[in-house]
Amino acid sequence: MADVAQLAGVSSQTVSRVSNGFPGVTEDTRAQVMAAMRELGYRPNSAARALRRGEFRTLGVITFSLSTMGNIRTLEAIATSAAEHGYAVTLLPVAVPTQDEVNGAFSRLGELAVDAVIVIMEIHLLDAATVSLPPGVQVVVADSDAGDRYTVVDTDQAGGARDAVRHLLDLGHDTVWHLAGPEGSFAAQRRANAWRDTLRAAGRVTPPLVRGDWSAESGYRAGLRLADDPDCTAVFTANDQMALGLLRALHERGRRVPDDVSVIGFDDIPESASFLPPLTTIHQDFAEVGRLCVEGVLSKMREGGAEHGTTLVPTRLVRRASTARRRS
Amino acid sequence: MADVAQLAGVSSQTVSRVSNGFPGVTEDTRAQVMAAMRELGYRPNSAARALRRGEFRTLGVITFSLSTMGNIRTLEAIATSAAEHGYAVTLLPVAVPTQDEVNGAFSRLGELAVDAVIVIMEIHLLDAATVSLPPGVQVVVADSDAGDRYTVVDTDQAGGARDAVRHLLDLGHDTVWHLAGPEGSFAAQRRANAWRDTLRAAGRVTPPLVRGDWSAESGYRAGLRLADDPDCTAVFTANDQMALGLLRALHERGRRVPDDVSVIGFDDIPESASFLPPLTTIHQDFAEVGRLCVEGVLSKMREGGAEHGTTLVPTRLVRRASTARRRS
DNA sequence: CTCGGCAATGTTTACGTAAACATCCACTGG
DNA sequence: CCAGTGGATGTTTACGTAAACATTGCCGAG
Repeated sequence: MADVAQLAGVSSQTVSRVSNGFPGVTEDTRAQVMAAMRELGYRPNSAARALRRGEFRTLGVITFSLSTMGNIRTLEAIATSAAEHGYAVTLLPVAVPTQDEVNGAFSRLGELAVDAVIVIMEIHLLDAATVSLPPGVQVVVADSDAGDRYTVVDTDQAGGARDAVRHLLDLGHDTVWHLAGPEGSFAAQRRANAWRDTLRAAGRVTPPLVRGDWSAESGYRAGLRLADDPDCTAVFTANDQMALGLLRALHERGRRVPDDVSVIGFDDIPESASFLPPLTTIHQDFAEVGRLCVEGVLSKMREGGAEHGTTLVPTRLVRRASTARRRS
Repeated sequence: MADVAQLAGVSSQTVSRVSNGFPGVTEDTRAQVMAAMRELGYRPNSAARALRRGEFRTLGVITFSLSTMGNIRTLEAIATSAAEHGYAVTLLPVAVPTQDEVNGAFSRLGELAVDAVIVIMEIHLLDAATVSLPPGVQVVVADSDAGDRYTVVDTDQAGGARDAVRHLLDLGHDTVWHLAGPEGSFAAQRRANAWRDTLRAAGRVTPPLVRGDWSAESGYRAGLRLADDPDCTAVFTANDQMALGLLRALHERGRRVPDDVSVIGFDDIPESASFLPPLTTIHQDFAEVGRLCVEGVLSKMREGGAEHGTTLVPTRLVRRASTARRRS
């Protein structure tokens, strides 16, 4: 910076003003400084900048393995949205979802070059970890369920699940089976709860819940069991991958979709339109979730907001060929 | 830091030594300092650290949309591997893959808190962008083809494509059709080239190349055309998503897989084992690619290496139910 | 003409850390 | 018993920036 100042014949402070776009600099001097910067290939040093300003212009994102489509899309949206606000995004991967690992990630946070944090993960492990959060670091949690402890942005999972179940009931099915996600997942839990509540509200019997682990393979295994039950004419799977496995199992067992069994998924991954048959599913707007996470955390930083709440992003039913009126 | 020093009754330098795990500090003083740090909730300021040390312990990852599975897995592996080396990972999303955007990302890089860069993207746009790279920032490119201009880590795409084609030829098919990725993609290009070369080396006729855009939907459209050609008994698709769409099209047109047509994909995404039928495909070890990217860039930083080269990660044929001996 | 006021620019300083150098002290070998 | 040695710790300084304050010079009102 000093070199630039010298070359431009001004003080370093003026260089700083130019580099930050401050007013109160003549057009002439500004041009001079710009020229000098270009000539010397000057780049502001972000470490010094951060030190001086006390902020990094960086958001940290804590996430487990990026294996689920939802997390990935959310992350992508966060990165894009953060960039629009002039913020960079730093990834803080938590290898193993154990309490220790989460605590570790949270405490490492303190010495990380990060102004605020967005957490994309099931909240279970967060409960005990809250203590070690460095003060002054705002947090927003995506895809979770702890509105009273954290600021949360999430898709309206309950609403989506309700729509899915109602869609099948409207098609004349007596009841709807549910292939749920793993027990540890809050998202799975909320979808399962909404499924149960909706059936109950409609006065239908609730079939036993079948559990998978989000993977297509687990959907396949569950499907093999469901295929043998002639009463099962409609299945709501907690994500599209499991629906894929389910479709394969039903096909292998000679149960036609949607003629014999209707299947509805959750997520609307791009591939689901090409399943056999194309999958009716609940679309989630992850881009919106990511955007809201960033804006939420930035506004919390500005206003130092301490109050928590939950923002829900609506879902949308995407009707394709895997669901049909019951024929029996 | 000064507060900690005072509380522990030592100098700030000693605190620094403890906080960095340097030798030459008595066990007693170390314990004292640690206690003081804990009591005051001291966290080293990474901005000051970076300023003093001249490095950020952070890797930048430039990437287009995280829409392809490969990029995501690579990114994940990079994040994990970087964490193991004590490095954080900052995401630099490039929204639109235009030359301007890429140039912009590269020049923004200079003022970003990043010691080195890993680029995950098609190399086309990199060529003209190289100029604006700040000096001293090492670059490794994943999934690309510019071994002479950059250090590259990639899966052995040519080898994988060759294995795929040979597998189908070994099953007795006269020739193999290819559903390629988009024209702009180097990965697509290399797979297509290897397909052509392998056919030629085996003395087979080369059917016209069919182009998709990686999406399942494009695979479906291509499949509708291929299904009508009775000569087409074996298809090598450049990724698994397009294979999914292809399978649907073939199914709709009454062409059985693998009885009438054998299909082999590329990537081995988790879902491919649950396709109808389960997809034979070429497995890529993205985790290894990510790991090698990180280690490559770190070693270049240490040694200031200027020489470029390409590291290839081998692929593996995963045989499932979508390929079979030709019956005609 | 003179002085207040304001816009443009310069000077000083502090941000938190760690390298380089300085100091202190206990112990060893001659 | 003393110089020498080396380990433990303290002191000084600089990293690059931007806030706070100081200075300059110009303009217009009185």
